[in-house]
Amino acid sequence: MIPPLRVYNTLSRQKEVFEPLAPPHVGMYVCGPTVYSDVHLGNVRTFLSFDIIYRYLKQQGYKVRYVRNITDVGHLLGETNEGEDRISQKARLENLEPMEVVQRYTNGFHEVMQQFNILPPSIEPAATGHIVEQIGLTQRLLEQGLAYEVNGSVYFDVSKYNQEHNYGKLSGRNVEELIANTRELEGQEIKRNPADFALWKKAQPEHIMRWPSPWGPGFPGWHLECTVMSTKYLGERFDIHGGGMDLKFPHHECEIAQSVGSCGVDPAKYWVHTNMVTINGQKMSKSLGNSILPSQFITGNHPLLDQPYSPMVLRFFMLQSHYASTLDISMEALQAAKKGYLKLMNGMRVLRNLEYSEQEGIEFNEKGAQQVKGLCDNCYRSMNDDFNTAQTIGHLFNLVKKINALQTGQLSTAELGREVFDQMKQTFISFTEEVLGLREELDLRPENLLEALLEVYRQAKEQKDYERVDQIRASLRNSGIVVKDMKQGIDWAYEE
RNA sequence: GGUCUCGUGGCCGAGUGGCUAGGCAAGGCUCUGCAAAAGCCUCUACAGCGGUUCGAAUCCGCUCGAGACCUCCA
Repeated sequence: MIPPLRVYNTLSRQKEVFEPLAPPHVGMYVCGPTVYSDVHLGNVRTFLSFDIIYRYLKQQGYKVRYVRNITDVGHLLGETNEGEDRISQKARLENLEPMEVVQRYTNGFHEVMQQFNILPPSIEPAATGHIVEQIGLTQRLLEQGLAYEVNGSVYFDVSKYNQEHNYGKLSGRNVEELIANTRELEGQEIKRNPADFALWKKAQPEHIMRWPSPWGPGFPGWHLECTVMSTKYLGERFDIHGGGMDLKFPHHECEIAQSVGSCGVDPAKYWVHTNMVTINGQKMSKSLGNSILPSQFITGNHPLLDQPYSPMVLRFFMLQSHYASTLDISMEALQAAKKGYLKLMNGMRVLRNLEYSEQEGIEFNEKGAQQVKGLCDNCYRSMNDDFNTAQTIGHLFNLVKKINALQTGQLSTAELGREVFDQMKQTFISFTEEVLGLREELDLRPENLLEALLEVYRQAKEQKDYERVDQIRASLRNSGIVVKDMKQGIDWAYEE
């Protein structure tokens, strides 16, 4: 009835039926952030997209091991050989120990993930925790003759690799073209070929982050960590490897080359790439300086924002488009998303309180029941079609209409029948909360509610409605709160 | 310059060779002490030009436009 889950695989450039290598287990590796600065909304979208995949696979009964790394070394800045490591640079600029930089932004990243209700991965390994393995992999590639050492640095020999394998198959380019189109850059002479990439870099004397190695003190190249950590925790071959589109080349291409080169195995069966968040039609990126931070959305404190937007509104907003499409931010779209999100949450609240009941004179309506059942099935259908959250949300809204009609009595549960009613309730809640990860974020400050209640108390007192006064006191006492009715005014305190 | 993606109604955004996406906005109706909520209905589409087809927004070609990657970026 419902077609099987299909996933768009960048390798084949088409949707493929999802068949794990060793069901019910699924191994998924996602390239995490480089923790040298705050994550912006574009970063969040990627991790949100994989959060959805993770959640849906789990809902489908798979046992998922989800590995998402933290890049805390090796990510070079600039184009030249002498380019500085991002973490190092930040540490120097802020006068911090590199690991302080790493810790600060890792904490910040985790906080944002939590705000957006993005589940933590099963394993979150850091590059600096796997230096030994990275040196090991570099050695193996040297032994295979696929790498060469120059002056304390080790490079991957792309053209050598390409003699037997296909460097560029993921991102769809060929090595000759790559070489022909590479600009001449300062400091690249020591590489045999401009397309070669660093496995291990010699640390300059002033470089703070350094580890001993067979080639002298240095630090690992960026691409190495993902190969090492995915292999270590998921095996040489695993199911899904993901990341942002902008990592396709060179990062993921290099990963494939490292894996195939060292152990002869293509690391991932399915490559999944998420698209970019744009603002005014242009990619949001740290280097372009047009990024908006989650904290700025939440406070509304940014020149481009007209008002604050909460994490759940943003989560909903992002889920209203497909992960492989670019998503443009505009105030109109955000406001529409805000209302839509609230509509969905209202539906959820109504549904939670709905119970099935037979009613005199109301008959089962086969057609209506089938329609609701169809909407439920459609949720699975849409998610099975390459995790199409946008379409799923559309179906949920159709269900909201039914839910609201049930609440106002325009529709009766008896018309749906118990089976369909239960299915609707189960499906709606499961998809909204578990799969889409949307939750209410009602900010009912206890203080505000108490104030309102004490105001009623005040008025009751004035009107000498002592029955009501006692009632309010009693109900507050149930919550561990006593009313302090003093000459100076009315206040409350925790009951001691 | 090379490679690739995209161009859907007032806005956002799915989608498929023929069957209502959905949200927001606008208009109308029902319900309602008032108001709100809710339900129902309506409106404006598939960049342009050709081609394939019984039929294309969906496939192919060209044109125009936008973007991404090719160098760090999720």
